[in-house]
Amino acid sequence: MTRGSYGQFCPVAMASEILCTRWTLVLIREMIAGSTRFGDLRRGVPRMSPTLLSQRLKDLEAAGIVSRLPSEREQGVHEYRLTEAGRDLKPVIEAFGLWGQKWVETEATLENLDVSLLMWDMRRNINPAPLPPHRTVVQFRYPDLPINRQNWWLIVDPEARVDLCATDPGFDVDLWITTDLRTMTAIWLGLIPVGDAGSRLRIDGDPALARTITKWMGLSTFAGQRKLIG
Amino acid sequence: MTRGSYGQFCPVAMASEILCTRWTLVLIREMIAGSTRFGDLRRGVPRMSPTLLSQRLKDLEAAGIVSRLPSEREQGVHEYRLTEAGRDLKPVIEAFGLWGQKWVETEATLENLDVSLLMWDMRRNINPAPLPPHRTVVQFRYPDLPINRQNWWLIVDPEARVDLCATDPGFDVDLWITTDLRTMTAIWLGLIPVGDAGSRLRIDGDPALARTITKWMGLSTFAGQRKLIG
DNA sequence: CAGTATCCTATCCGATACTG
DNA sequence: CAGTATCGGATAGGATACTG
Repeated sequence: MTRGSYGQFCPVAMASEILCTRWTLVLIREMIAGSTRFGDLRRGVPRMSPTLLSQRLKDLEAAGIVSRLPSEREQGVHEYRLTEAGRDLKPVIEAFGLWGQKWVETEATLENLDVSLLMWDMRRNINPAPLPPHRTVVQFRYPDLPINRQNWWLIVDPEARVDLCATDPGFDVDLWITTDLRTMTAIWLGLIPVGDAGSRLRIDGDPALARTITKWMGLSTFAGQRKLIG
Repeated sequence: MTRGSYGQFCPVAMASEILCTRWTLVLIREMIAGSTRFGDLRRGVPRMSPTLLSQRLKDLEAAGIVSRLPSEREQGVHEYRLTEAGRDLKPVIEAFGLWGQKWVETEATLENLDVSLLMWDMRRNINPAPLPPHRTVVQFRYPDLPINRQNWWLIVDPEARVDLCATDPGFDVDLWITTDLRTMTAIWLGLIPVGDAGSRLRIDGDPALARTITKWMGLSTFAGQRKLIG
């Protein structure tokens, strides 16, 4: 019997059998964050191979955590949605996140920089409410990155839909944010307040947008749980 | 790169890297429940090989979750204690337990019967307060089990220390509880109230003890979170 | 885009025996 | 009792290519 059950009736052990396999909690986190399609899930969990992603989704479906439905809009495509049992995992994910934010070495965390993941996360947490009622375009510039990953555009359209582009969409830019990936990630995680980044973060463009940045640029759910770094 | 990091700065991913390996959460649950010595940990996680247990304890020490100290009482023996970071995992364990209790199939859970684990758990949760001020001995009898696992004695001494024996300690017995392992486990998990077990559970002996059984016989932390079974 | 199929190896882990 | 040493096998999962 290799790799069998823990053989314990304890609910912690039973839950661990289902949840504590590689990638599983990260995938569930991504679903709780709102991704429902295979491609979106891949984007949120890019280092997971498609084979394994497919496998895990099947496992989770068998466990009653995910349901797989044909998409209402597109042919031959499915959507993966959390069942009630899946949604009930939110406290589990939150407990992990809080603990991770509090106790995992900052340095270890900041070894995992990933601009695409970061921008994808930021896109999700933009708060359009404080923005003007017309289209707003914010360009992020990371001069320290390879050319094809340096520029990102966040676009909030008048209907408050948020879009992310890695290629110039051609719109006029309202605000430029120029920084390095490590600084931006640390800000996102709540390790550095935007205002404390000093010369590592430059903001140019519309002064009104710049002034309200902390209002519309949402940070990680777990920001603000831990002592700040210098 | 097989089995490397998730490559994500997300605190959930960082925490998962540390916690979501086989046996780890079950081991931590055992430590939170109070076990500190290698032997006690083995008893609480009996299907884990000593090699792997030793390995995991080292991993957890490296992660700052466990500290290994020479025992104050005994030579050449160590105690494994949770650090503050380790104690902070209690909410994580609780979230797992609550979810497991609510969503894992009862039948799956009850396939993992283990009398030694159950009695060890019960021992931990006996509440001596309502018991008389002299030694109390409760004998559990499981006629459905192999002969050498049928009988267990819980002994609460006048100083309120609780002891568990699998061989007759020779004391007069105050109360006999005769049942089958599945029923007793279901009761422990809160799936059946003691009073509803009917003929599957027989109590003999001191009527006062029998009457107050729900007062002194503690159940699983997670009992009472889920709909009962028939 | 949404997945599947195949292959292959690193690594994890279970079993067992052994030592201070 | 408290751990360590060794070994072999299973398997998970990474890489890559492919299909509707």
